[in-house]
Amino acid sequence: MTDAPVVVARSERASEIVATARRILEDEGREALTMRRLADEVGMRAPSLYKHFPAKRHVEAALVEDAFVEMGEVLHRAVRRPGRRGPVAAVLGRYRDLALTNPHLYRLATGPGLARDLLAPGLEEWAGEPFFLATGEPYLAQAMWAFAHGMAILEIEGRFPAGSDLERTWRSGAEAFSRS
Amino acid sequence: MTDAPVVVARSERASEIVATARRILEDEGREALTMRRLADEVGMRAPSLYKHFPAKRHVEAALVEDAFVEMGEVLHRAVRRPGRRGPVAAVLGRYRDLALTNPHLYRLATGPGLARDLLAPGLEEWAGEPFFLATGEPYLAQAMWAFAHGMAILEIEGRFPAGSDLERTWRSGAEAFSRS
DNA sequence: CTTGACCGGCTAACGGTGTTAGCCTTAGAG
DNA sequence: CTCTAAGGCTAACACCGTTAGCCGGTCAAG
Repeated sequence: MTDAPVVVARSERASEIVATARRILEDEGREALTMRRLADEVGMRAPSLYKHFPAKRHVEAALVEDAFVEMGEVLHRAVRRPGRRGPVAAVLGRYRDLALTNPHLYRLATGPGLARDLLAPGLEEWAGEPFFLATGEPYLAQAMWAFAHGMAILEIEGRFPAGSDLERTWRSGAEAFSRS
Repeated sequence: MTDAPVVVARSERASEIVATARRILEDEGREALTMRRLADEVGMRAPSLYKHFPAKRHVEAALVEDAFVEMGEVLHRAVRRPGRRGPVAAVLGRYRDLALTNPHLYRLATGPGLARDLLAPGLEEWAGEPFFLATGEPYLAQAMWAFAHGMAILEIEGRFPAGSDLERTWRSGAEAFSRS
């Protein structure tokens, strides 16, 4: 397992801001995360936030960096100790858990409007590496990644018909990518 | 093939507004589509738009309705005349074309913040029906849909490493879902 | 022919957003 | 002791979706 790319350190106050932002995001979603609201929760006025982050995009990028680090750690662990269902099922299972546990964070990390150029270089690739390790083949790995992301986002957005047995759909996909 | 669900008719002026909105969206993306900008392009002031649509969400919903109708038509045609690569590959190929041809519209139609309750009932399901027709099995169909959406959105957002042979990745997924 | 209603435009304005300019206090280094 | 930088603050800007209220034209009913 490659090491996680280095994420730039944050000052104490900056960490506090990021932690608060994460709480707001996870509790109430992306639209609730405004600079004024965030400042309020931290105990300052909105313009003062700019003493710590040059723009809102940078706060969001910090949140997403944390998300990718956590995701990378979990997935790398899953592929290292896959259990008896095999590495593909293990990675997919963990991926789903992560997305559904923090749906707003997942959406932020994968959705549009994110300034990906602000992320630590190589971070996203490192977090996705377990897909390659699980399949051992780059094209199938990318396809499997797309499947996982598609399932996660469709499930989060509630776009599957009510009553769908998504557990089984995930299994169906896992089999399709295991056999290939 | 089931018939496409009925989409409510639009007045002449409303059609003009929707057409203009679509042009702005496709040319410059979702953020460029503001009520003031849209009104300007149509030749009126922003508040006058509300004589034709009760809110911006309704304009977006109209755009997305059109998108789903077009997508449904294309995909149903693909599954009816699949060609020699088989129905799965045919549907996936068309799906990709549609998404990449109008990426901003695709994002709007599948992204967050869309008021899905404003869409013609059954429209989205009808547009997705070809996935079921291609696989003949509901779980695999959902998995294949997730794969297609994941690929499309990751490709649009530019999240695959530069130089990826995505053609081959699509094929890899099509094979995985054809053999099952 | 007149009257009244509605349709569809307009201006002004409200509360919200991210963000900037500029001021001021405080802590710590030289 | 003085200077500087850090980190707060208020006021304000431009833009956003949206609402209130006015007004001219069209057209049907009396």
